[in-house]
Amino acid sequence: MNAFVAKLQSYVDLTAADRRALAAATERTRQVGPRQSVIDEGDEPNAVTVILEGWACRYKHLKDGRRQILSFLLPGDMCEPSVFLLRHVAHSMATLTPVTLARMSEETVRGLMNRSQAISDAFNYDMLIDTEIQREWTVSIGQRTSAERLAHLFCEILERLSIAGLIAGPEYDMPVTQIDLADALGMSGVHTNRTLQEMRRVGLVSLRGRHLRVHDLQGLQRLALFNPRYLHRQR
Amino acid sequence: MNAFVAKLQSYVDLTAADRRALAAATERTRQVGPRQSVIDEGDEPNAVTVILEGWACRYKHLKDGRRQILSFLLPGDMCEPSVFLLRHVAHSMATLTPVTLARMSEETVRGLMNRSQAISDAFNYDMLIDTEIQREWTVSIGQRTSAERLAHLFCEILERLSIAGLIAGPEYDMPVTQIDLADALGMSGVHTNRTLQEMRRVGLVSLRGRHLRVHDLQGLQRLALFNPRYLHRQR
DNA sequence: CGGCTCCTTGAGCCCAGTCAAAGTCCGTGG
DNA sequence: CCACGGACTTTGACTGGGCTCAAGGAGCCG
Repeated sequence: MNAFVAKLQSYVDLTAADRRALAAATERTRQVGPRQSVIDEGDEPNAVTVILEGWACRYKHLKDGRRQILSFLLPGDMCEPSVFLLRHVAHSMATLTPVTLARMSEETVRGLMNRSQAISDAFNYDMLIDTEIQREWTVSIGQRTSAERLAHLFCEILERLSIAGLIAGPEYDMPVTQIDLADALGMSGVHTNRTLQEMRRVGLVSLRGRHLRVHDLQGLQRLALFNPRYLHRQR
Repeated sequence: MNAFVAKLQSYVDLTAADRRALAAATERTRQVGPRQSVIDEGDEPNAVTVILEGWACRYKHLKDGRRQILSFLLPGDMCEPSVFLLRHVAHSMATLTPVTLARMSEETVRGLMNRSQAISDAFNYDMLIDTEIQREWTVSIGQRTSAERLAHLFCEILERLSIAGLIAGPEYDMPVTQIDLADALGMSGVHTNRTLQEMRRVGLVSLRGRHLRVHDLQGLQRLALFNPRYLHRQR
């Protein structure tokens, strides 16, 4: 069972047939190297993309070069399940690591949703959580200080990886540069660097060699004003 | 035909029967005064809320009192059509003006979506656009300067009101305080005030007595780096 | 007319941005 | 095995956009 089916299963009760149908729909995979574009702003969306392995991100570029990363996509994540309703997408997507992805055509997605209410619900649930995450990013960037923002992002990803069953302890590979972090959190690279050093100094987390270790989870969550309820972990 | 049906109709082709079903589902309305809470963080969502008249907003409070407004809800806007899948909501909603709203039960929504693929698509389309707006807010708060942010918000709402057929010219009532604006844009009230004055001074817009007048739409859009495509206006 | 709420203004400060240079790490090819 | 180059991280110095605190004005409603 791939990460995608596993995640959907954590949302709702899927029958064995549902799981088989989902697995079949994401059977044909494609390998993409790191730092490759997957979807470009303006593209016509003809398929729903699913990340099976690796990290990717959504982002937007402003004309003058400023970039905002909108979200990190982890194994099991999908783009909007009804994206094919749009004439064009308004943001881009690129890989961060080598990625294994699958694409489901509109026909496939509609077939899955018509066949099974549970699958339909699971897709909608996933979309809801994706939106919740986006809203929490708005809160972070709008209200949280730089240290709180970094802390919150680390907490979010820890929780998401944990929900997906991809990690056990309080550490994970975080395959992004400090500039990526900066562009995700709406701060400068230099300031991101200094804030990370400060968090390291006070013993909250250390991020070295693209690996994040959380030394004081409670302290990190307290600093971040992190409340995991918005991620709607089940059971 | 209420604002809600009108908006959905602008997304997809609805049959007369679809329109009647949607109108019937939003027939029973409720009046809510200005500055009233509609949904509180943690509530169990038992219905889909639709704004028929007036303005409302989504927001989140942090424990220490900081507030981030996540979006403004205009006539015709609805909350997430599949919100009833969640055990609890992670944000609050409150009115800004007197509001007429309708509530559709889970049963009603599922009935509508099962009955008509067009309605189902329209709901999903609306949710997609809601997410697009949220993403653009992330970009604004993360990357745009204070003047650009204000300009972008004014452009967004102008375009949304225009899409909904609620205005003709480049002006509209904007029933929010400067503090509300500040909390929406992640800036302080004082700085919002000064930035508004500067925009007035250079002749872009004037916001007085809760009424916004755009004096130089092109200039405003240029300043905002505004590209309306993310709102997916049809035809 | 009194008392809200909201808007406006001034002064001072600091968080975070920019610019620029140096240091570190790592993969590649000689 | 080492030298080189490129990408990324770290540091220092300086600047400035935007925040806070605080007080005064304006508008509105009972």
